[in-house]
Amino acid sequence: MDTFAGILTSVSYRRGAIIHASNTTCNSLFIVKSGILRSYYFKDGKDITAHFAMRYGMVGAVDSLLRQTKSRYSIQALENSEVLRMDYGEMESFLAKNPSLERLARKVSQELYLDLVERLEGMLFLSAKERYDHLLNRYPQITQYVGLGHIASYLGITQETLSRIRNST
Amino acid sequence: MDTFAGILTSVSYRRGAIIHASNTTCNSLFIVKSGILRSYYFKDGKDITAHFAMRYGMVGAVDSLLRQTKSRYSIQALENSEVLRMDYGEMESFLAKNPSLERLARKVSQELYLDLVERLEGMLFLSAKERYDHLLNRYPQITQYVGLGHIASYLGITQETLSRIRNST
DNA sequence: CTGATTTTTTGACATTCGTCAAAAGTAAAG
DNA sequence: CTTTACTTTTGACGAATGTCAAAAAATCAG
Repeated sequence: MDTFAGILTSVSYRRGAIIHASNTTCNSLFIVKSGILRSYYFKDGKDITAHFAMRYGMVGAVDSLLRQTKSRYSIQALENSEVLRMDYGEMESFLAKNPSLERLARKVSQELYLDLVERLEGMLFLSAKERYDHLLNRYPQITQYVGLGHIASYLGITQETLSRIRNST
Repeated sequence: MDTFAGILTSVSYRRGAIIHASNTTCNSLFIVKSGILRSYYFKDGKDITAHFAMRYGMVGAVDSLLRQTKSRYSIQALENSEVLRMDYGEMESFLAKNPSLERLARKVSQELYLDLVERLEGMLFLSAKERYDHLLNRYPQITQYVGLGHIASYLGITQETLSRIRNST
């Protein structure tokens, strides 16, 4: 964090604020200091949450960042949030000037990859309830801040199913 | 490929050969010149295919490579295959000597990430049949070389379901 | 507070896919 | 060939989750 301090900007967002709107290129990566952000997109008219980020978590419009295209994703603050913004272009030139940090950047990218592998395996082997329990385990307070619908779409189930899961304990 | 030629070794494997056995650390990354490899693991006693790699594709025991732990994954040749092996330790020191290549390595890692995002979305939104059609679309000849069971576990469905999907066109 | 809006819950029913068991088909070994 | 092992198909049934509709509960604005 300190190493990258020079290219990090502090920003505050209000609950509900749209930090990045889909269909535009997004050059920033966001690191959450406090609050909650989510990235989401629309699939057949439905709002699908792709990712949640809480304290020390990162979010970005991955497709746009990595391929420099317009993004399918939007990013939104679900609570009032303190966020560090890193411009991806600045990051690239910062890394170019400090090649020793490239290794770190790669390691981060690889860790994110392994996280995704885990999420994919969850989809392959776990029931809706088990996936929900895992999520609660990882983010115990998530239900206090995030609506049922957002959680359900993240887990790949309907709101109704999640409601039933929750009330059958 | 040429850039890394110095640390790539050509190897041949016979159909059915186990290239890497699970529960051991795997220091190699494999790039397929011809043939097919798969990585797989056991989940509740069932053989689950995690990944297929055909021409120019890569496989590795990702968990072991990236975290230097014993791997859950095994790697197997499904056909006689010509493979390039890259030792991960050599790769790391090669990159350390040629920091300008770190950027490339990071880009590769990021592309693999986006591939996984796509696969995850498949699990979230596509029916078993749609996932099968996507796979066929990407690897039209896969059915000629890979057994039904391996394909089914890769898609996250049972062999029986895949058999029905296939015979209902 | 109070009415309006949004979110969550509940119900009835449909669909997809899994499970278990057995039959049919294919490949491998003697 | 022919026997044996493995792979794929088929059938009957059940479980998990989706869909649509409406009721209940919570939240928000005035």
